[in-house]
Amino acid sequence: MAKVKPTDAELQILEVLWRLGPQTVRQVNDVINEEQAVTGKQTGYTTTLKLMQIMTEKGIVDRDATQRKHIYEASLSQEKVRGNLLSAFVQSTFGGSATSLVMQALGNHKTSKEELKAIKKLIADLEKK
Amino acid sequence: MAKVKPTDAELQILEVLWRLGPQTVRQVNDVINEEQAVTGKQTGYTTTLKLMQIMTEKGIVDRDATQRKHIYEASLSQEKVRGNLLSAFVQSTFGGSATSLVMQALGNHKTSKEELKAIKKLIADLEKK
DNA sequence: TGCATACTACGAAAACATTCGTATATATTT
DNA sequence: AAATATATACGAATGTTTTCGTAGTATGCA
Repeated sequence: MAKVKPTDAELQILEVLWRLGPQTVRQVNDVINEEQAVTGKQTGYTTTLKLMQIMTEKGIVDRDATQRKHIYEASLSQEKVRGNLLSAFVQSTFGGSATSLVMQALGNHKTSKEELKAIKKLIADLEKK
Repeated sequence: MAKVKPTDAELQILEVLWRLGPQTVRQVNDVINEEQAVTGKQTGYTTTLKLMQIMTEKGIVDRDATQRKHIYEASLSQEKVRGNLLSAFVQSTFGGSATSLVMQALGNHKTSKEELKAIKKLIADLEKK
């Protein structure tokens, strides 16, 4: 399972599965439409179904099909997938320099004192070894 | 010029324009094929031309068409575009948390002492104000 | 039982991105 | 001046992702 790179729509579904655990298509679709209610965008049930079927083929999710309502579950951790996407993004947009990305991320977004503290702690840990 | 989100192929072209300054289609195409030589992939001239024409329509690049060989130039800074792409990425992949992204980026990729130092300096600056 | 409801499967349309062939025009070379 | 090389324009083929309609099947309830 080398390079898993879910598309945007797939990632949206994964987020739901990571947050709420194993779900049916109906549940996932409802959550997504709830989230999108603010923008007015809605996604049809069969659209979500189709995506989740594709994700099953790709091995991105696991499906329990013993019941009529199939239960889907993310097959990879959020950290793993985020890591894969991050690597690809660093490569394409920051020429492979994670440091450039970090610097710009810290510069652009306002980061709270607590968050900066957490980052500093992580850096201290990294420097230790 | 709110949300500029170049596609991968467009970004590749922008990288050339940022690095080498205003260029003709021919020059950009040559550079790209040079870069891709290692992987064996090559991109046809008219493909690059078409992309750059589309980018002109989108306002991503400016074109000087007074000469026969049109001269193209990025219309936005690398920082600006990177910032836009970064925002979208943080949103879609890290639920809007730039701190999560920074922590994972620092954790995943090995970062040199010098780089960590630069990041620490940036954090110190951020904390100052 | 029969009808409305809810589910999966799946082909295909729609939308978007990338690639290329061809027409046409302008320059360059011989 | 004619042949050759090199530009742009642009429609259309190809590829990928997202969306949806329809068919078939199971479930629940009047």
